[in-house]
Amino acid sequence: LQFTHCVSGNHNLPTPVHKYSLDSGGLRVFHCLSPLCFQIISSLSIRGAQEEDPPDPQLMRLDNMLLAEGVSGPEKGGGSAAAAAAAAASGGSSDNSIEHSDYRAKLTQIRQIYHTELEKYEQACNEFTTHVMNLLREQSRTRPISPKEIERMVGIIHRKFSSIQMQLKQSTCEAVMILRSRFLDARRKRRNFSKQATEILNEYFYSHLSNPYPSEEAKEELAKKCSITVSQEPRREERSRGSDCWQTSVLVSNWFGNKRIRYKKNIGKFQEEANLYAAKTAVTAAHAVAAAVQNNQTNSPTTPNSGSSGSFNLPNSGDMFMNMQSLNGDSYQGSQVGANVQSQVDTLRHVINQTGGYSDGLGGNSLYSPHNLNANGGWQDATTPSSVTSPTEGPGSVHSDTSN
DNA sequence: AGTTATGATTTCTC
DNA sequence: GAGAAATCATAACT
Repeated sequence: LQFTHCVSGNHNLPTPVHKYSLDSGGLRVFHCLSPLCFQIISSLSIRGAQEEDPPDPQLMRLDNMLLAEGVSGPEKGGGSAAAAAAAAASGGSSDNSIEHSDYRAKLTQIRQIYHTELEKYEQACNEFTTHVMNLLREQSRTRPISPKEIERMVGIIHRKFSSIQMQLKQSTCEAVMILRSRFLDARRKRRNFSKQATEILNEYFYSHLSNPYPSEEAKEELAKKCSITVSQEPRREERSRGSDCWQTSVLVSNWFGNKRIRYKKNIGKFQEEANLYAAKTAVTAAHAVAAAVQNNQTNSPTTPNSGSSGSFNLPNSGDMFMNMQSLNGDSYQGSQVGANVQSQVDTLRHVINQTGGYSDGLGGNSLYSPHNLNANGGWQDATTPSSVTSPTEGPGSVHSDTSN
């Protein structure tokens, strides 16, 4: 029995090229009723006998896997675990649902081949058994043949065929594994997020630079906003654990994990990007801040000085700056200005810092320069308001650091 | 073809 | 269990 895989070429899926050929005289016995058959059979028996005992763990493993992958087991669609999982995973994403349907199609193909072959083998086994029985019956005219001998023969034949079946199962398993790795291993098929998605994530990242750790809800929200869909089926271990917590937000987590580490590693490299996104949200922030301040205070809240306003290249930057100063001053702490506004202020401060406008005006707060990375290289816990007000480390301490 | 960017996974630590 | 860091593997770019 040969069962090889053709996996060459780009789009060639593991199409098992199978060739059914029982050599070593096995099949020829069908047409041969001579006593030679006995020789052949006994030669089979030597190998067959030493093969397996009924509860073969290897076979069980194969059977389990085939069942789990939906190759064996219930005949049609719905019962197929893998197909169902693939269908579920494909969710709303249009592009990878194509892949998944392709995957399912290929799986069905493998399944069909498997069943066809299995049937063939079973049939062959039966026919062969019948032949041997007939043969034995014939022989019984010339020599005494005990029922035990017959039983033994049948056993040998069945064992031989089941070992062939095992090979078939093994090959099928391999084919499925290859198929899986081709279609479902996201590492192999990495897809970049859409530009829009990256934008949204970056926006969040840079406007929460003081604490870029989105909550679970925030992650889901972001995932939704980015219309990130599952680009990958949950890996088997995860599924079997029955965890339904494998969600799109994991992708967001990955993104933030990567972003944090890469940002921290080379702040310089991300400077430009940071400015860009900070500036992007600045306008919105300015409006929000202005609105908030206006709501809180009807008279003018400004402390007009700071000659640095001229260096801002943002519209209304002077006003923004003044408002910010007020907001970050002690007098405004504990006011109704909410956390969201605070984060927007963060953004504004960032822009200002990055545009070099912090020369003297900003009360010595370097909240955004080497950013909120503490001495250990970790992000400071900015959930505590104190980190906003306290003038911590000196400005520019790591600004020029692009070395590592 | 070589390089860089980036999403995912693995390993380790707390 | 979450996150950092290292690493892998592929997409995208030069």
